[in-house]
Amino acid sequence: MAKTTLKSLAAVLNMSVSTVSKALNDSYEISESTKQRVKDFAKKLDYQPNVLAQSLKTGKTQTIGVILPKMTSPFESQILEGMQLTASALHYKIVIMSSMEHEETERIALQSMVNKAVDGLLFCPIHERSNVDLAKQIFNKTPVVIFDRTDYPLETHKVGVLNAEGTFSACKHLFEIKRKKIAIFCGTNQGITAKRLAGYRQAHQQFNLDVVPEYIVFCAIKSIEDLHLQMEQHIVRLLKLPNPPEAIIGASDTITTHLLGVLAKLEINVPERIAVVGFANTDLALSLNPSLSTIRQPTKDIGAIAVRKLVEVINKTNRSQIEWEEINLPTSIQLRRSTIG
Amino acid sequence: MAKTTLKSLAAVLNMSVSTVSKALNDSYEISESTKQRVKDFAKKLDYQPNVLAQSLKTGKTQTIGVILPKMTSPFESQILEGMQLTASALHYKIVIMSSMEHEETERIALQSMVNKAVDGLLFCPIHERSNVDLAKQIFNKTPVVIFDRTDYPLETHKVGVLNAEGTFSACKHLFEIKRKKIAIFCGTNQGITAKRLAGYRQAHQQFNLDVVPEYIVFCAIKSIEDLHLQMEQHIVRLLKLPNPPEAIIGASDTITTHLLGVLAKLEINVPERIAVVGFANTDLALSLNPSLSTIRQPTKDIGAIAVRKLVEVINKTNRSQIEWEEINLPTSIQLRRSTIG
DNA sequence: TTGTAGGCGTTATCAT
DNA sequence: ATGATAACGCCTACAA
Repeated sequence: MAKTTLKSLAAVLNMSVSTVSKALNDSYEISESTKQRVKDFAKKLDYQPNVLAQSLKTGKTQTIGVILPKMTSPFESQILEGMQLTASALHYKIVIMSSMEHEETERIALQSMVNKAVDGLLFCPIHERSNVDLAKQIFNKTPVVIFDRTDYPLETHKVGVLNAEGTFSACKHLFEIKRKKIAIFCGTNQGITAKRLAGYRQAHQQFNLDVVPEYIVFCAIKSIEDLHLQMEQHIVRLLKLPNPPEAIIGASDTITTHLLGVLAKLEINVPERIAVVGFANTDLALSLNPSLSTIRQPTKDIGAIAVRKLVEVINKTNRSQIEWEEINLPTSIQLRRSTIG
Repeated sequence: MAKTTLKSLAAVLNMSVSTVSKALNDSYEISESTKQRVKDFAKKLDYQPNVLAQSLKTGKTQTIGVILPKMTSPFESQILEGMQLTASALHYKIVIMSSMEHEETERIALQSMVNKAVDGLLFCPIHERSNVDLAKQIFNKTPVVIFDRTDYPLETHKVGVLNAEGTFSACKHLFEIKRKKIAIFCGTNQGITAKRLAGYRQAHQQFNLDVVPEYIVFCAIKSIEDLHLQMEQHIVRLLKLPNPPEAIIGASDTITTHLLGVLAKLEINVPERIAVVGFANTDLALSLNPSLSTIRQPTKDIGAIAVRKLVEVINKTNRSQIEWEEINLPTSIQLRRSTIG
């Protein structure tokens, strides 16, 4: 089953390679009759153009690469969905590589994206200092747009959300329902965490409330089991304080959703004893125990806008004087039983 | 910032292209000193081989393509993780394309995978008749392994799970805790659903219990909202039966997890009134309402084995006489409060 | 040890 | 309207 190429097609048809190529590409300089003949044969012999050769020649791959740290939560899946939808509308394909929160894996992924395998790159770095030099090198040759973790030292378009605003609204809501003592459970993702913490502080300031240092908790997410353990210990510790918190904000998707499991295990009533709200894009919020109040990120939009901005750059002939934008989309808050009983 | 190529490197170094190429590839026919000089310059000028050209020449891309219907649930993410881990151990990269449960998108994805853009393909079709002809064409030129939805008319390696066994154990467990009246909520994915239903029937037969036709429910999953609605109606209907069921088995991840939300909304006590168990690979089982008994699929293994079998085929020079295997891995059942109170 | 030349499968320019 | 030819960037016999 030798593969059909332009050459073999040309041989069978007794025509030159260039004629066949033009015919298949509907060139105006080819007669309808030959076009038809060529296309018929192409179909019959199952001709598939070799994209590698095509891209090598044209310098375009019509492919966008996506590198992101993980795709284990709905947050990432939803972003990817948004990207794919928009990309295919713009006639681009999407190829995805996960860095698995692992710097070396990320390096390999970035490497493989350079090399003109893609026309542009959508990149969510594992943290703000990972593979910066490599990213800059790539950026010299290939358009890059950073998404989600926008705290990354690369001067280009960035698409994320208003993180501080998210925690701010959560605090505001909790204050309004008379929960003034709010703990916050953070992951270690520095830039984003910092902003979400900032929103937490701002809210306290605005409502003239002191921030209790003990209420700010950091968890390293190595494994789910380990995370459960850490959170359990923190919760136990917090509840022993003279002034135990009446609410917990989860500063990341993973933390927020698993928080409920830990509280359930400790038999702590939510929201009676501890109200819970946090960043979470799961559509399982209704099935959770109890139904979970969430700060939602506009994931589809993040994906869509990231693609659009990237394609914009790809199509720009004069990349040198683009004004790089940082686009931060608003979050929304959905109240359910975990805060309002 | 003109890109460095072998040619430009050679020019700078006053050497021939082939010498530079060989030096960079550590050919034995090049002296250490020139190798060093070449590599130094390559690094200095930030030389990145053009993978397109490389692959075009060698016919190998060291890349495996993955096409799957969606990646919105942990089930898929976990499979992808398993694939990536194994692939990178075998020096392959993974590129992922989602068909989004959409036949046309799947076609495009398949098309783009043909064309020698990948050395092999891991394919989970959206259903058992989607793009079969195209898949066969591809299969003629590129190794393909089917995973998860193994009910697909392509003679090749297939990796999935023992679906019937999963529902069988679930029924058995429910029977043992004296829940003999079991409804089953199925998605529309035909092959897998059929097998899971078969397991349900087998269990009934083995325990000398009749299958009640009304207990077998099909839901089309168009959107989460719609699914909730459908399930709600079915549950209401079932509970009005003279012999209402005492348990529900969810025959797919989505159905199982969302089932809890619907039951919660209807204020039906789980497990007191209705016990729930079903296929689900979420690690949120503990945070659910109540904690969810699950039939777990060995997702990492599915991914790992699929990659291994595929690479096996890729490396086979004589593909014509491979004995195709269907590998079905056992599921495991994890009991939590949704069945045992 | 190094260089020359051909080709991978396309597309594009320029003749015919 | 069709064909010859070069080029994309790389690898690899084969020559020197």
